Amino acid sequence: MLKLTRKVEYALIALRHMQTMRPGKLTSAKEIALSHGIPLQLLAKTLQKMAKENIIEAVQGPSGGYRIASNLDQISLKDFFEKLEGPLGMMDCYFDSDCIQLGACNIRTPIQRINDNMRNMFSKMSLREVTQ
Amino acid sequence: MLKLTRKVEYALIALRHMQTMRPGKLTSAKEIALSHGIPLQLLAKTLQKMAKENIIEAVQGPSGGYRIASNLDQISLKDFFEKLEGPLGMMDCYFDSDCIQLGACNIRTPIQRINDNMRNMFSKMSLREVTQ
DNA sequence: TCTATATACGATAATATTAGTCGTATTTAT
DNA sequence: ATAAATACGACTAATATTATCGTATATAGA
Repeated sequence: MLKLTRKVEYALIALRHMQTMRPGKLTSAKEIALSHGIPLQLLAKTLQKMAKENIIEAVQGPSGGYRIASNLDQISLKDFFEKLEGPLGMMDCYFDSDCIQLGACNIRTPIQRINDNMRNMFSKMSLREVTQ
Repeated sequence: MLKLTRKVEYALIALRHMQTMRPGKLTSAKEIALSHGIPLQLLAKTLQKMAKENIIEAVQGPSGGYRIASNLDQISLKDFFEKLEGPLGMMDCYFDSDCIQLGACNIRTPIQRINDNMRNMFSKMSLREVTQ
């Protein structure tokens, strides 16, 4: 419950790895995968997602790779999570709403309170703050 | 990602239901299950767990049932989650520690920061605050 | 004391989610 | 050309969650 997924875990590992590089220098997925013992293909997908979301920049071809493309100060953890995994909510009520409960549901408000607090907290934490 | 489980969802529904009762009056698992269209057996287990954790009180036999047994002001959401589902953490690092990464892991600190913030936030929210 | 109705709980089945793999296409430095 | 890198859809495997089953125990009430 309330655990990060591997996708996010690998993304954080990759960002930390890239942060140790000389600014602007490229790092390949292979290099990160090998040095941290994580599955290349899966890491690659995560890197591609981050590239698509402009968190990092991808350069193709041999001697290509990835590098940090944005100011991590300006990306909140909430945005980061949502970019990687879609809306960050503790219950489905608000996203797909074919809930069986309909009128009988008495916890929409409680759930909303919890969600709001979660989102608020992760909005206030920046990606740099966490990865630095 | 970061979603509550049904166990917690059903627990909240049950607590809300009991809060509408006259104080001290018992409610059966069946009554709650029927009026909210949720699986009886699963709800029963959740109620049993809450009873074991002294959040609610169980009375056996026919005309038995459950009622709120504690001051919900004094139970934090963190305690509530952990009572129902064990330690509340976003990664396994700290609980089972047969992580493959060993020395290569570069995200223990980041994860810890995220966890600390989560735990801190849920420590500050009371169960009453959420269910009232 | 018998019966009906409630909680208690371990074991197992069904389902959903997450994690990981495979195959192939595309880009580009050498 | 070719080798090494990213890009990406489809598929499989593993794991976790959700739900059910079967049975035991407690007890109010006839």
